[in-house]
Amino acid sequence: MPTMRELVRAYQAFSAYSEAHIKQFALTPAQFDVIATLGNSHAMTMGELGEKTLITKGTLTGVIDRLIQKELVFRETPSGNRRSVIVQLTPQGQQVFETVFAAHIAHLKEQFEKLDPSELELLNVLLSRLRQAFQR
Amino acid sequence: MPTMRELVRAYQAFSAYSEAHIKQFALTPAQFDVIATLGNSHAMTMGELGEKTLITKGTLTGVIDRLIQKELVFRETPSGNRRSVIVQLTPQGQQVFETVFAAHIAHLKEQFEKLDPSELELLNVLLSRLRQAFQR
DNA sequence: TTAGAATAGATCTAACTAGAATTATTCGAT
DNA sequence: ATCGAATAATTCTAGTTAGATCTATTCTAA
Repeated sequence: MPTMRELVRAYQAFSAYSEAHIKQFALTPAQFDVIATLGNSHAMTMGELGEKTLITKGTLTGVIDRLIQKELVFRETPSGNRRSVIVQLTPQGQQVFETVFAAHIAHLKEQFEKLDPSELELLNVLLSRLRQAFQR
Repeated sequence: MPTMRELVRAYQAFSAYSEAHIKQFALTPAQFDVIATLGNSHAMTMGELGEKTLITKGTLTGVIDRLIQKELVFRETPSGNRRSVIVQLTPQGQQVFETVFAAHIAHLKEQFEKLDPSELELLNVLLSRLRQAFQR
């Protein structure tokens, strides 16, 4: 299965490249995901945030704890439902989002653009088909 | 970057599918990697095993510890060089390899074969090009 | 209206991860 | 021959991961 091997390698190369860049901003991939998700949409509950970032609830609690230590987000209990918790970016967190997010996308784009648009389009279609095969 | 998104999703779907299967044999992905590597080649040092499985030395020590608890591998200090450690499959480990490895490849192949050979070949080439972009 | 079910998050456990520091051994150059 | 560098593995630290269990709160049906 040479294609299987190549899928794994391509993903590993991509994520190594991505993580090395994120690390320069003193963020872990999980922490970056949270900042990017909150920055690109809005404050949300732990459950919502977990769904969007694919981080499970148990893990997310720890990730948020560490982001609070860094003063990039804060927790707030909504008055209507005391079970849930809203996570929000602090002004500092918002600023980190603005600095880091665009820079990171640009950094990734730089490499993707080494392939030409028709190749990327084709790759996109084939990957989507492969994903569908594995999602049943 | 829809292709980036699709790369991540395809890989996630693949590895979720793969991990669910491995788990049925009471092995973690890292443990399976070690068993598969030793079974497909030969007994080797921690360093060699780390290179082949892409598991860093520090992590590998713990993975091997747990495989020893399960009596699937054992450590041996070669007389020539007391710094290094040779890791080998036990007869039990060899048997697990023989049972699990072929079954797992077949399980993965089942899904890959939903795409036709020309698509897989094309996907292989495109992924390889993408990987090369990220490896510089 | 109140007991039990459902929900939301936190906590706990076992495992993996990278990377840095440490220990033991071997090699190499003087 | 020996001292310092290089090598091999382990240990340590901080973080992530999934999944199970626990706690608090809210909802719902009798």
